[in-house]
Amino acid sequence: MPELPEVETLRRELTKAVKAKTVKDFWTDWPKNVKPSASTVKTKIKGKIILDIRRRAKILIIKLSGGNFLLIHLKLTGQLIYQPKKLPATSYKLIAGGHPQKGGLDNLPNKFTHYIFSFSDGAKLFFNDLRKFGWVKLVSKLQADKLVSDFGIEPFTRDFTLKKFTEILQRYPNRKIKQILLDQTLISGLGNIYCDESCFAAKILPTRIARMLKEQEIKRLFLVIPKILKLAIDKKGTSADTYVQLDGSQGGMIPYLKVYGRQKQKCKRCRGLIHKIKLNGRGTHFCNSCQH
DNA sequence: GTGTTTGTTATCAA
DNA sequence: CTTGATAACAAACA
Repeated sequence: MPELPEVETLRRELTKAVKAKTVKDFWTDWPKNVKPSASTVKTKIKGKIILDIRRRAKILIIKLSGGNFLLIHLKLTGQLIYQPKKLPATSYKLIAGGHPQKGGLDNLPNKFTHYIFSFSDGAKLFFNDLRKFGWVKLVSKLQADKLVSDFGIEPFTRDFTLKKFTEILQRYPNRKIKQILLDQTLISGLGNIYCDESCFAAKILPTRIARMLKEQEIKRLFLVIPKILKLAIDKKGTSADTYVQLDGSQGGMIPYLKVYGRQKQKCKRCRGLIHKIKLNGRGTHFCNSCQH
């Protein structure tokens, strides 16, 4: 699922692909998740130039000429796939049955394509979403600024300090550590994969209560979070589910995952067994031999 | 037909 | 105010 590294990978690729391009049109067959409305978005982004693309937490913020911002959230199963130039008309037939994981440029749009942005040079950006939880929003600068301030600390900014990280844990002393890491209003960008991976790297069980963590453990966790996210960005993200890069290819992070999706396998660090449990309704992976 | 998968928000309970 | 539990959203897969 798209978390910080996946969204950041897409942001970088998207910047290279569409910055300075002019939006020609917008299409959707799922207007429910387009705000304020599909027709408003269509009308208001036509002819606008992509000035910049930023990211806040797991949201892409596309700055358009004219002062508005286009926000995209991929939620669980969203894909953004970019097609540089026009293919023969026959390639645009709606093709049913293609598994979204297969991605690819040659069979788009497919049955999971719910939004298409087209550009004046003929390029297209496909937003596919198997579960249809993802959304598109057009907002003013004021609304975009509010969104930015509503989220917690970004792990790659100066704001992410050991002091602030410690304060967060102290503010919610009775929460399990994973629950704090997952809370986007406290720390932004971590989802299920990188929470579990961060806890493993810090040798801390995700079930630990925040107030019980020792100073050294908090520090280990603090240091390991940006490290893991950086590695995941270097590898262009984790394609565990439907996530693919902007060109439709898979991310390369899976071989570097230590616990996520490795239940019943041997721990890469201590040869213990990786367990999977439910924690606050989430699948949670850990090694109970070397995480404490 | 059932359980599983998960980001986010809403709602209700203690 | 904190926390936990549950549902909702939607759809595929085993």
